[in-house]
Amino acid sequence: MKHVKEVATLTGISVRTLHYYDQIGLLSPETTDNGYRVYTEEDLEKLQQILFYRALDFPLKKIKNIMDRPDFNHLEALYYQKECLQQKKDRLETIIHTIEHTIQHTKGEQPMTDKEKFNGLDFSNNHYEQEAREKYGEEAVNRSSQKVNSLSHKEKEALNQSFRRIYQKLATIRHGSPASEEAQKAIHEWYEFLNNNFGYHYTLEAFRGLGQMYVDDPRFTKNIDQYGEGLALFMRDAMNVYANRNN
Amino acid sequence: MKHVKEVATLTGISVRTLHYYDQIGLLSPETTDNGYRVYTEEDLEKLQQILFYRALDFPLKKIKNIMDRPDFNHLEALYYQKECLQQKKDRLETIIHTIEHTIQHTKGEQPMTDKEKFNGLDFSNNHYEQEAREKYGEEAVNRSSQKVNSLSHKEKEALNQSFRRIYQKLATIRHGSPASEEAQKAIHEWYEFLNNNFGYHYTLEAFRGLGQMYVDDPRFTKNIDQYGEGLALFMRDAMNVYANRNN
DNA sequence: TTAGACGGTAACGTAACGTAAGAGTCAATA
DNA sequence: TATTGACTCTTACGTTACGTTACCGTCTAA
Repeated sequence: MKHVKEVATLTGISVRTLHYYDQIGLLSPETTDNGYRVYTEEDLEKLQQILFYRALDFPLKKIKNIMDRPDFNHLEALYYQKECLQQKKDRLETIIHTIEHTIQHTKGEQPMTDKEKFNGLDFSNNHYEQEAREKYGEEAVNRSSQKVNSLSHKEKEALNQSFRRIYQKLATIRHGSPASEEAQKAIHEWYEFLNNNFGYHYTLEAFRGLGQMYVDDPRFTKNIDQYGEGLALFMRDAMNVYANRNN
Repeated sequence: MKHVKEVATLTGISVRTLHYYDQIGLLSPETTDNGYRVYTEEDLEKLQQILFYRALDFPLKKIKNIMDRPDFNHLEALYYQKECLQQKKDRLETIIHTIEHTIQHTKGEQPMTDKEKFNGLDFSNNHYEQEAREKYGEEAVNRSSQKVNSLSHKEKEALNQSFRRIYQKLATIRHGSPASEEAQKAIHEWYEFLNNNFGYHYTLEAFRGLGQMYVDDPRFTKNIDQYGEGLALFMRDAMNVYANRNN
């Protein structure tokens, strides 16, 4: 049971920050009768998690979302964080290389294109990719892939067929309106399919987010558009409408 | 000669950011008759520098201060930035270790103290480094940079030449004794130069402190040793002797 | 000549705290 | 017992580095 100051000096963050985290409900310790905050071991653990995420430049809101989820798993998170930090380290390495290259270039020893001059400095790329994934259900995706891996070959085949069937149906109608009855029926099927087969229930908001990811994450876009160009966009719109209507 | 959008896509930063950097005077390109910003190769180079500093989480004001200095040297900066990025990488490494340790601990395989739980997460480290610098000489530097900014390009050039001349002279004799007549004469020139050109009078004690900073602050060390390895150390000793003798 | 891509400024919004200000609490000490 | 100093609280305004929106001018290709 530690008071704010103690926690602050232990962790190197400010008292104000602890207050703030309490205020936004990110880390709300119990209080004693006199109103003083007291942090348990568990709170410290949670704070550690928060700081790991913050080291990855996650916005606090997202941290809160992640940690508020009922299926949040401490150990999983640690592994995930470690991997992300490795990636961040790699990015720094890239920047360092760019600097070295620039030094050579400045000394006149090496040519350098404009593009090369900004290698690794692009924040948006890496950021969005990770954010989109985490925000919109990476955990669900991970979980689902685990589940899928435990199936037999036959069962996998059946699942794949269902996937294809739904995608193909959507592809055939993708030039129409995403709000049409036809489209909404197909999307409903999609929603049911996801909820029934991967041990995870998508809320309508998560479903909407998933659709957004199809457009945001180029990997998903590419994947989906194999069934028909523009399908990812169409699905996002249709899923959006679906989420609105059934709300 | 590139327009904003082109620069934005090239570097991965937003148009708004470029506007903002112009607004605060951090990166102000020329404009055409219709008011459009056009970025030269030189501007791109400067932007690259800015992004390197930003990768180190330097606040923009400080970046501006650094780059506005009359003795700002592109190459020196690159070396410095590289070193800092290495340090940042090391800090990430420390955090990764902490996570690994925590994983062991969570699995019950290892004990872990509270302090260990927050290893590497302390931001203040980086802070101190920068703060120290402010304490020593940034004030004087600020004052000087204001003065310097009011000079013409030619005058700035002359100033830079003087800088280089003195440094080079000291570099040639840096293997001798810092108390030699030759060394003391050069240091005297240095002392006069500083006092005459930056609207700020160094007391002998401040001058001695300045010398110490050359050794204490890796930034200055790096900067100075560019003219010859060990020059910073030599200058500190010589400045120390100078302060003692003229006291 | 008109649409669409791109340019500009102005102005308000946001995130994550920093920084007082004013007041209560607690433990040690005079 | 009174005081002091370190600590606590809440409230509230300030700051940085942009994002976002609105509204308008410019340029180029069809």
